[in-house]
Amino acid sequence: MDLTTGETRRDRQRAATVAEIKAAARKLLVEGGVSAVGLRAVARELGLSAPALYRYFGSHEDLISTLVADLYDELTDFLIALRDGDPAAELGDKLFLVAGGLRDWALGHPAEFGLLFGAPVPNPDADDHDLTPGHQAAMRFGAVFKDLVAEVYRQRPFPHPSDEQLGPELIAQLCQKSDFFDGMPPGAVYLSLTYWTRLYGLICMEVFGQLHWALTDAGAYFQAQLFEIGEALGLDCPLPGQ
Amino acid sequence: MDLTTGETRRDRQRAATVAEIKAAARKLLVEGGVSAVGLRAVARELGLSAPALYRYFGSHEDLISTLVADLYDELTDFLIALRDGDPAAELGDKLFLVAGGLRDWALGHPAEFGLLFGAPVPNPDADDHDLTPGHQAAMRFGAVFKDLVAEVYRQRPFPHPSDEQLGPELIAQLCQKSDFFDGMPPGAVYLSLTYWTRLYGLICMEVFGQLHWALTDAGAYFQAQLFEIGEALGLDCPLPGQ
DNA sequence: TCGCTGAAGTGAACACCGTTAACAGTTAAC
DNA sequence: GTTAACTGTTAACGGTGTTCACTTCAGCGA
Repeated sequence: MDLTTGETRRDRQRAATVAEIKAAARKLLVEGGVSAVGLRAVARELGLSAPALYRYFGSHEDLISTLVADLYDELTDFLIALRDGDPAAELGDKLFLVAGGLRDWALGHPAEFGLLFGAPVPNPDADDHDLTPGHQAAMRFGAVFKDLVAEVYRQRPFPHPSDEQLGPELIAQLCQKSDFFDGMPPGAVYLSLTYWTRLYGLICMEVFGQLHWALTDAGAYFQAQLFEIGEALGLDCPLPGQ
Repeated sequence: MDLTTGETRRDRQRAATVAEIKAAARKLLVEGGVSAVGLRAVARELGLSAPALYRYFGSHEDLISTLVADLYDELTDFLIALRDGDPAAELGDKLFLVAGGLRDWALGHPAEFGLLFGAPVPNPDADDHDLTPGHQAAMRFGAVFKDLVAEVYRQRPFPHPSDEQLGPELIAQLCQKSDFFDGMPPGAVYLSLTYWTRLYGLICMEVFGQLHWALTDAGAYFQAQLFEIGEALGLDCPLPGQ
């Protein structure tokens, strides 16, 4: 049965068990935060003993890492679906759509967002060119925004700071990333970076409750900030007051 | 001896021990991150049994919380000293000075910064009007920036978005905080919030290594961003290119 | 100065954690 | 059909935060 693929019955069961483990880990993550997803708790969730999980994951950190990678992929797919949902939409609108989508996902999945973007252990290891699946997934996620901004610039180059305004040191660093940004000039790379920096900081602060002291509902503030950023990218924006 | 205060010899020794515990906790925090500051490790550091610490702190979480409060106070004092260091300095320059000071402190004390500003457990408790020492210390910290911006505005009101630009919903929320911001109009409160949001996000991203993929040394980028923010606050800024 | 009180510190113990080792049963492969 | 690999078990080790019963001793009032 199913001789087309080389996978045996055991392989299928194994894949199913791995999926079950991931699902249980995620359930615990959602219910109790990162600290709640422990090896014994996951095992308990599917009626296994803790050491059994070592047949599927090398360690507890391994489990968390693949969970991180999966969540990045899920978030990326969600954003891509949002971007490609209406092929006729303006590129600028897509930038707003995806930014709002990231915020919505973060607010709807605070525990997952906290695992992905919460303080990731200040690791002072110098040569940390992580090629871990998690890192790769994170790059794929970041590329959604990078590609979008680059495409916006290609379609209608937005005005950007001059080299003199930014200073030689910063320009040198930005030039190094120019090819990564489809050959955009350093000033445009700077604005792209600003877009990402502000968006990221904004969402982190809201999700992590760092804005509660000032705003009861940060939605309107988020829209206004997005409007500002879009303006900097030369986009004609939707009215901030809804 | 020392009858002026009501403190007995035992009280003094107790206070000394508490200070010793805090110092050991901080040392472990700096050396090994948050996870390294455990009850047994702290006790070991000063030749004590782990249960002995319960004479001084109600729990492990208690220890961490007071450590957080202490660090907030230390950071706040550092920023205040920076602000009041040159009484003849321009208010705008102080804003840059304090912002840069926060970044310097964060880069110089990554472990402490991570403990203070790292993802603080998405706590969905509704009425979480925390009056814990840590929360109060955090407010005192935030007040440094708030007061500075408010003073800048009082001295030379900066142009700010109009009510129509921000929309009624956001304006309503900002008006609620108007008295907290020394009676500043909502548009000015909005700009103050922007200043804080961008600064915070920027520093967090740099310290937590979220900028490594784009910039080898985020210092120049930080200066450029600070320049932008200062421009929005109507300040004549130092040249970004040093 | 004596005696009491309460604080400080101890070791043993509990329940939990991640992890390893030795072992048993089932399944796939030759 | 035999063998090897895979999947699961229990027992155990060292680690954690925490509680409890117990000792010791400094400091205070009488």
